[in-house]
Amino acid sequence: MLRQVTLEDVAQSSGVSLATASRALNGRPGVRDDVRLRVSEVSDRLGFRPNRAARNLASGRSQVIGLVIPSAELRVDPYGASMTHAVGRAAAQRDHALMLHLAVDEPGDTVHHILRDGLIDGLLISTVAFGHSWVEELLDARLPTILIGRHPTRHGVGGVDVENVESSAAAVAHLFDQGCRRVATITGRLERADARLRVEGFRLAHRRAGREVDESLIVHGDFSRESGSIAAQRVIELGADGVFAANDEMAQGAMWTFTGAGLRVPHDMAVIGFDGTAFGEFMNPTLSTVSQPFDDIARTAVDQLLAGIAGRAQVTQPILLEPQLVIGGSSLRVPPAAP
Amino acid sequence: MLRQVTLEDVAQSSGVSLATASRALNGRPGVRDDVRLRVSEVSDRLGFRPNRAARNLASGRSQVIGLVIPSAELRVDPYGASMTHAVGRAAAQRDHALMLHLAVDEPGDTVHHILRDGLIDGLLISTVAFGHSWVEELLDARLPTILIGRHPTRHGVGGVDVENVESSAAAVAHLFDQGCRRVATITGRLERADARLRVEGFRLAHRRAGREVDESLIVHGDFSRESGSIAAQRVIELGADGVFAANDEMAQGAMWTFTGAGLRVPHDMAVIGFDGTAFGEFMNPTLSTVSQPFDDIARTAVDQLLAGIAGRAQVTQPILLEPQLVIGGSSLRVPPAAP
DNA sequence: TCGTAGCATGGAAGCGCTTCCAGGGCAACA
DNA sequence: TGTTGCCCTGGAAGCGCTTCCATGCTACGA
Repeated sequence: MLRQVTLEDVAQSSGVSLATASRALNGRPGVRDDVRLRVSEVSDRLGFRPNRAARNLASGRSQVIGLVIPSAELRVDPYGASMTHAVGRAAAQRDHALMLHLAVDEPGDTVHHILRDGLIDGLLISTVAFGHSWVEELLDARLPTILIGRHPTRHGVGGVDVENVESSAAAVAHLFDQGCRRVATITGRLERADARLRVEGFRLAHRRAGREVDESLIVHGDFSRESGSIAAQRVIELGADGVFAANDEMAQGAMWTFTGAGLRVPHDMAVIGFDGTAFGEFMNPTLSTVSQPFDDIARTAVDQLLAGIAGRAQVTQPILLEPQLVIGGSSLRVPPAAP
Repeated sequence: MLRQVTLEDVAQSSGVSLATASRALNGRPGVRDDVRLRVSEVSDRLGFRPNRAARNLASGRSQVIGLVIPSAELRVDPYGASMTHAVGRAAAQRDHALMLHLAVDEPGDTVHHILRDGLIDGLLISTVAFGHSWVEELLDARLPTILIGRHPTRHGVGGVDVENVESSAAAVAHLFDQGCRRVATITGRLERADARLRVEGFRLAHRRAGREVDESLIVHGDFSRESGSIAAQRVIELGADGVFAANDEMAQGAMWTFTGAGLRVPHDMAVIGFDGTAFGEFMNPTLSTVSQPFDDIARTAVDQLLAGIAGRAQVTQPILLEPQLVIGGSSLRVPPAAP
């Protein structure tokens, strides 16, 4: 361990008391500027590193936040990885460390671990975890919590989410713009709020365009690539010429099926996904998608959580952030007009 | 917070001292069995949850281990996600929490964060991080550390790795068995030891089969899907009819290119990858691969690390684990003989 | 000149746990 | 019965930090 210099060393070398040294280094008021400067110089010179455990014990704060994410999701869905990445960075920027809680499906155990350690100041729970029973237990615990994504039933818990309806509608409208006459959608697991809202956007786009929604064009998937691939078969049978998938994974699975069936993307079948995970960029053609602002979401969520931890007012309505329509080759039939 | 019951409460309710209660609950010797039982019952009844910060401060142990993984990798490469998942589970099984350190490319900062907090007992560093300068700094810090994957230059640091040479050779031999006459390989970044070892396996298989290695068939990639896709073009030009990619990502990128070029996989071009990340299963045809034993690797690494933390002897040679050849449709030309 | 407010500072009490050390009780032995 | 030694137990000292509270000092107005 690199730990040897304590606050006491700093205090002695600076010729001040422990209390003053602590105040000086933590930016608390009531320390003369020259003293503060001196202490901070000595601290740097000695290479002082406060011991988090001690600070935690004394102050009741650990400067660590937890992220709950089902481990299976982390492994197979790039959404989880992207979000973890973004949250990690956002936390680091706020000088907080990130503790990862891979929610395994052993209810008592997980919650037990998370709460027991008393090591985290607050918790972020990812949308993909909703539906698991232990989420309820966590929400009942008196620990500052922010949801990433919307919980289907719990209201009044602070959260951050992406705007789903309008952005989905924009994606579908884009397919209309590209000349699609019959657009299908592949949904996610409808227990999840985001999946439902994206279907709503699909309907909205039709209404706005004055088109009838053919209910049979709403094909059910479960967010997995495999389900997208299977659903795509049905989309072909239905004679659609464009499809909006509720996430990129399913879009990719669908494209696979389309290509395998000899359809040309985008000419025979235009495809657009949702999420904007990095994978779409490496596809051929590149995948059009509704790109989530992962960094914004993570930063907002972390800030909200820190506010809650500090006891400051916390919104209870989910904060909605705007995703961005990213057009790739999978949906672009009409070349953009030359300037 | 759910924290209210302290060890003192437990001690009082059990009619023993703090010291005895602590010993009883921690399984330390020198406590009569009936006392130990009583204390543990009271503890359960009261719902006692030890405060980790206090324990950490008093004992110098936090029961938290860190995992360093470049955040970019976590986002784009399923290997990182798979490993994170496996390590998280392994740590949980050993009653340790996992702190995620997303190594950003700001050297001082990252190291600073990791060491400063004094919150972790030890560190696992993922192979994908090698090559970053701060890895050196970390290795110089006196913190128990285990490498996952082999470091190209540092020896004497404990580590766990997959056996690369023989398993790669087996993969290439499998392609020979399937009737491939001209097998290429797409390499990873050769700064990384695993990339080099996999090439070595490629050569070994040729030697064993009594075949000459055509050096031009060693095509360079960088582990990314994109590079695999580009390299595949070259593989086609070289007239190969089989290819061993150093990871699944590149294999996938390559298959994309092959399919796009009208080649049938596996008949015109047999493909096998390395890693066994979950993605291959959803591919069509499913991807043959050398599957890493993620769970074994993680468990071994965690155990090694805990041994090091406890001051017990630690191996300094990397422990090698055997991967498993998983044959999918991307390389299987000859149907297995009927029983 | 004195009184007082206000700021800077230091002393000291914890935060909840582990662990060293001393002591008491008991069994086994002389 | 006295002694030795072992086992179990409790007291108490920290681990390194934050923070309450008291104190001393300066500067200002009366």
